[in-house]
Amino acid sequence: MDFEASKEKFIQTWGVLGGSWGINRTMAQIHALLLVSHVALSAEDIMEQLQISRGNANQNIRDLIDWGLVFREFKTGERKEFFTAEKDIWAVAKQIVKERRKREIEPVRKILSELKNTKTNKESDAQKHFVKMIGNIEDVVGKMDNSVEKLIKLDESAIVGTLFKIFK
Amino acid sequence: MDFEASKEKFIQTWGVLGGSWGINRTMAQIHALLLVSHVALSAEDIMEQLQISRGNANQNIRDLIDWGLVFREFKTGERKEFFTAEKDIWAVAKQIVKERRKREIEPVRKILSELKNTKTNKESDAQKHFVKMIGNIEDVVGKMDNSVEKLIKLDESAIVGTLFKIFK
DNA sequence: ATAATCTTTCACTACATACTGAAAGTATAA
DNA sequence: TTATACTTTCAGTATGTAGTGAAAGATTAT
Repeated sequence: MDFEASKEKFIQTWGVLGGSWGINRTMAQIHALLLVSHVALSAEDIMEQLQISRGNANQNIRDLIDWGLVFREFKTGERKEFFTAEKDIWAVAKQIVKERRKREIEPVRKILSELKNTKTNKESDAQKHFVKMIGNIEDVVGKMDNSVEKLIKLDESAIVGTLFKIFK
Repeated sequence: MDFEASKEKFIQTWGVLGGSWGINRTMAQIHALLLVSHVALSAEDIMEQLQISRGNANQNIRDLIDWGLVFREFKTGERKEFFTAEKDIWAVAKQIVKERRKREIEPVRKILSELKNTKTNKESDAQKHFVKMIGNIEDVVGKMDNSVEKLIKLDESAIVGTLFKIFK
């Protein structure tokens, strides 16, 4: 496989993976393109290389910036913006986990905690079971969430060290 | 909030969460309904309680069985099938991770490894950068995948113990 | 055999989400 | 201040995924 074909394949693969990780396909493709590019690219460059519209490029670049995965750059003498990707893959993974925790886990924990206030009939098997299940789920989700919270606070070398220690 | 309202809310919440975890909404709702039900339910029960069609119920129940999250049950004297959910939440989490690893991570690792065979021009900065990036990504993805693999081999008490040890 | 009960399939439809491109908005240069 | 270079917005459109319901398939009872 030659360079161009490999690059193309990588972009497509990263796109598919992103799709199943809460990052949409185009967003992940732009990120992939920037990851393997050794220089910053403009919106035009991205539109051309990925064959996407201006609106699409603009929206997804801004989403990537929101997620903390892409940064704006300016070149002296150039009017337009250029973009580069976060290239530390651990940082990328951490960032994604962090965002998803905020967007998904936190609201669920909030609701689970509300559900504990359900007025129940202590005589009903169905209701006793419900209360027990909600308790279990809250407990497990809470433990996972706490671990994740601590994990994303570690820096790269600490993550690798921690994973190594646990799973040696 | 009364019992019925709480149950409804839990099903909806679990459905939304599932949607962002590679499990579709209805699938997650059926799972939620079975989780909080203290008795096994039939397809009819599920259709009625979630207000969904027969085809939809059937398809998603079978997907849940494929994922190892729901089990078939038979009652003597009853012709139809009944269904129960895996109620150990750690087992549920492990099962989801296991499936997604198989469906998503493995194919990506395969492609990354292929991409290392890219014929490159050693003079080109762009190509040198590409090779380095692919190497980094493969390395990080590999380390994460290995950790995940080991995690899903642990049983419940070991998972809790491990998480506790790491993140105390 | 055939009737009754239940499960599975599948062509069609509905719905949510992503993408387009032209127009409006903004900032710098002449 | 007008022109130029760029960025953002948004209404309309396309696309993919999920859901429907009727019909076909299977299994057990009569």
